[in-house]
Amino acid sequence: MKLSPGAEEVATFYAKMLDHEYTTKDIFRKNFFKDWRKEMTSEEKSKITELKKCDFTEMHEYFKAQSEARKQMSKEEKRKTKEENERILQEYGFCVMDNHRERIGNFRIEPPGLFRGRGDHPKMGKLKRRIRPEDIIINCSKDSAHPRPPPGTRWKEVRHDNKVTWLVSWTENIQGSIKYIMLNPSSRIKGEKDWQKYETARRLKKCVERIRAQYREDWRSKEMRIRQRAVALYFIDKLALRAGNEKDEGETADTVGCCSLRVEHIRLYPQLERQDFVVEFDFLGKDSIRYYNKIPVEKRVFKNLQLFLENKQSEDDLFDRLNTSILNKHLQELMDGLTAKVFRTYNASITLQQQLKELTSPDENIPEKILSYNRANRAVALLCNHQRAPPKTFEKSMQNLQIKIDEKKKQLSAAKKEHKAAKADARTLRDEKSKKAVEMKKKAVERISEQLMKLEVQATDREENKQIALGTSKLNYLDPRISVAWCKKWTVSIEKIYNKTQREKFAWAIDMADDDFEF
DNA sequence: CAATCCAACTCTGGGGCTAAGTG
DNA sequence: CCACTTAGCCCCAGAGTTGGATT
Repeated sequence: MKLSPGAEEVATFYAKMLDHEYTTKDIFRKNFFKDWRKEMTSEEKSKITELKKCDFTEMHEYFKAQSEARKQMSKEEKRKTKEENERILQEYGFCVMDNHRERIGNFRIEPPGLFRGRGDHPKMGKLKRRIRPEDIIINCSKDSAHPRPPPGTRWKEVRHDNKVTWLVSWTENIQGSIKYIMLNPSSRIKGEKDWQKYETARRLKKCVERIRAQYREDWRSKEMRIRQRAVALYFIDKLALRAGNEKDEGETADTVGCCSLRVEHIRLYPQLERQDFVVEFDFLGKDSIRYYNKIPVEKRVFKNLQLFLENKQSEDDLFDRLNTSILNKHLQELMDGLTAKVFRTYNASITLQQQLKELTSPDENIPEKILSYNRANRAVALLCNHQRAPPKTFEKSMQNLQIKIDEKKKQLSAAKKEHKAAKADARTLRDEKSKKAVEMKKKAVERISEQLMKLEVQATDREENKQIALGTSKLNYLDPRISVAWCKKWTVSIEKIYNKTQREKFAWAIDMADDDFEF
């Protein structure tokens, strides 16, 4: 069926996703179909009444062929597109802020498509509208030459607000929230903010014992709200839970953080696996990532939790007298700038520092040192519950690595044999030439066993990383100065720990930290 | 025959993207 | 409501590998 341009475009959004699990979900299909119909002409509307009768495979094949063709481009064509992308980056990817040319983070407007909410999102599949010049607010200095709207159109507004950092904003149509174009993490303004964040966490380090003593005291308060606040803070501190703001029901996936935990998210075991007072957590957190943990707690915490649960239904709030703004107000009084998320930053960074101290040993070689670093990083990722879906190719790539290891082992034993033979030769011949041969063979054995060791370390690292994402903590929670200091202390080059982008983001820390930096 | 080169292929790290949090 | 940080997924450039040709 030949579609009108509007309806056709929306259909292609769906056709492109045919391989994706989304298109099997009822909500996704229902939302898509409803929004698709809005784009149809009245003839189309009367003809196309059921999604399950629509066959998108031809469109799907078309796009597959397109991407195949892109892959088959000649070297020359690839070079051309690369050059063109670079030109676009140079023209639109930078701005001048306070006389410095700075890289912009996301300088491309989000294209239209079908909304891909995470988890059980009630709005998945809805049409995400195309953004037009009339939707765009430009924010720049009064005297700056800002980009002009395309001919015949105008911006929604051009304003000059120097109290905010964004350059462009627009309102998206799914949640009605505002989207921004801001600077790259390597920019001065982001770097300073980042530095500040870690300095706040370091100030918490100085008073965290006092705060802990305080909330432990508050577990015995005669006021319910204070007990709830104290138990929640204990969880945030001990388990690095997120604050847990309220969310509008029905508009978003049902996920929770600490303050929004419900009765159904915890179970209490006076005894479990020979431990006393165990709390079992099972809930969906940010991005609908499951948090599952069983931890023994102090008796007082346990008794309090029993009290909070009294006479409640499973869908009732665990902390009914608490929310994030109450908690943060309290924290603000304990320390200037203290909020719930500072605990996550603090606990992540201090854990990295401790783990690095514990795991790094002077007699490790460089690959082993890096394994130790990654293990320290992993401890943090575990604490913060940074998970990932095991890569689709995980099993295969593990197998490949194992094959390499086996081959290397064979190579090694062959090399060892040759070395032995050469030594025997040298004993009988006793000439310079055979002595040299022994040296050569010895070198070969050493080289191969080092290669083997590297492969084995790599396999361990990869296996341990199967379901854990290190990137999030590395980028957002770990004071980079800890890593820089560690590199300097053990003469590991910084490139082994941070790639190019990360080095740009953490330039401030690389400049600043010496080998004796203490978080 | 070893060394070197190079094209073609494979695989993965990193960057882009944008949703979903916090305050 | 607004501005900002935090988050996982996806894709593909480019690094690494292979294998055959050439030196």
